[in-house]
Amino acid sequence: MTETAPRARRSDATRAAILRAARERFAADGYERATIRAIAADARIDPSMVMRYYGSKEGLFAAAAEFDLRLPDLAAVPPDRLGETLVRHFLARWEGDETLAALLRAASTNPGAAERMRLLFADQLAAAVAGFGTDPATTARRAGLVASQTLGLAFTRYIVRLPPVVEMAPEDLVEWVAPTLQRYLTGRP
Amino acid sequence: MTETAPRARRSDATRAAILRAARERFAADGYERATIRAIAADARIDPSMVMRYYGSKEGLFAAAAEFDLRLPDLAAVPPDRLGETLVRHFLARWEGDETLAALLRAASTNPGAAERMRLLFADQLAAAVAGFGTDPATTARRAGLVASQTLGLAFTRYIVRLPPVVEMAPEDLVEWVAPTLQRYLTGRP
DNA sequence: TTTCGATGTCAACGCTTGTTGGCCTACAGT
DNA sequence: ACTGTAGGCCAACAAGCGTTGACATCGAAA
Repeated sequence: MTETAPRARRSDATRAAILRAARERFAADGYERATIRAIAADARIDPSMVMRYYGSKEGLFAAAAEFDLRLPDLAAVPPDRLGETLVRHFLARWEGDETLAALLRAASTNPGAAERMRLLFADQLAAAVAGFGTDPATTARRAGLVASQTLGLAFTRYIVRLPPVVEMAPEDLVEWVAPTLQRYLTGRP
Repeated sequence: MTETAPRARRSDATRAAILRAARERFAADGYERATIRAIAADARIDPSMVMRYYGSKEGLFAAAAEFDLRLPDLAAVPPDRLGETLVRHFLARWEGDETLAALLRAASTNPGAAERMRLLFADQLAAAVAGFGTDPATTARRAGLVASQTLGLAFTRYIVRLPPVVEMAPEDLVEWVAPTLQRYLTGRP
């Protein structure tokens, strides 16, 4: 049989440097202000290399915005701590990886990024919500409500940077927001 | 005394057409993709007129993003219906005027627009929250939490357009989101 | 009727953008 | 030692951008 994992190419370091610089720029500046030239400069290579490895700016963004929410299995969480678990997880995920911030910023202006955001929350979040056994007829709606509060928190804290939201400690945020998600997940209309 | 209200200029119709087109474009495309040329074409005038009347693209945006939330006096609202009142008001305001959508989209990528968003919520929302007599030490934080849910709702419904959030009827949204805001406003940590 | 400022058009500027193709260089296989 | 190929750089392209200044036209005041 042929080797399934292609052996490391000499250019892998460059590819990774480009991707890292791209995520930083997309997260800080959004899709249109993050120029290929600036990204290439950050990665200390020529702009044409970006084209060679990722085809186009859109291709680069698609690669840079690849993301897995790594949501925990909600069926294994005590039913009354679903909200708390989710907020904690999201906060940790946002703070530790700027990919989500890049995606969020870009989703405001770039149709492709918005589509990606929809897929991310439709596939991963809705799937996780469906996983703990609620009425299938309401899961999509519950997931949407959770998304509205979650993305709103990210938007005000990491994008617009509203001072009171930025200054709140993660634990305080958990305390306030967890009951909201809990009700969206398990409450009745 | 001199006349305080300058009499209508002949160009007022043009100015208004530019502003209307600008709001549409900024709301639909964001700051950088909304070009002066496209706005001028929508308003059926020459791009140079935009410069003459608004100085620069930034000046045009500043004029187009002028906005008053028109928040009601919360002191006159029954204390147990604060959340409901706010959601209803916000939904009506979002749906009726695309200025807020323009500001929201632009705030993701344009630093000036983000600053404007901060001012809007610091001045108008925090002021309204302070107006119904809560502990002054917690008003900023409560307003921030309200902003996180409110902007998150707007972001998912009007910008990213997550299907489940788009499809929910305003009344259903009120029913779900009102208790959240109510707790952020009057609940204890 | 003349005049003059306000209103509007036209063509061009300098700059930045994504993208392309040619060329040089280094290294792995023979 | 030779050669082919992958990695990398350079210079340039066409297109689009915000912005500018010169010129035409209209409408009201003199």
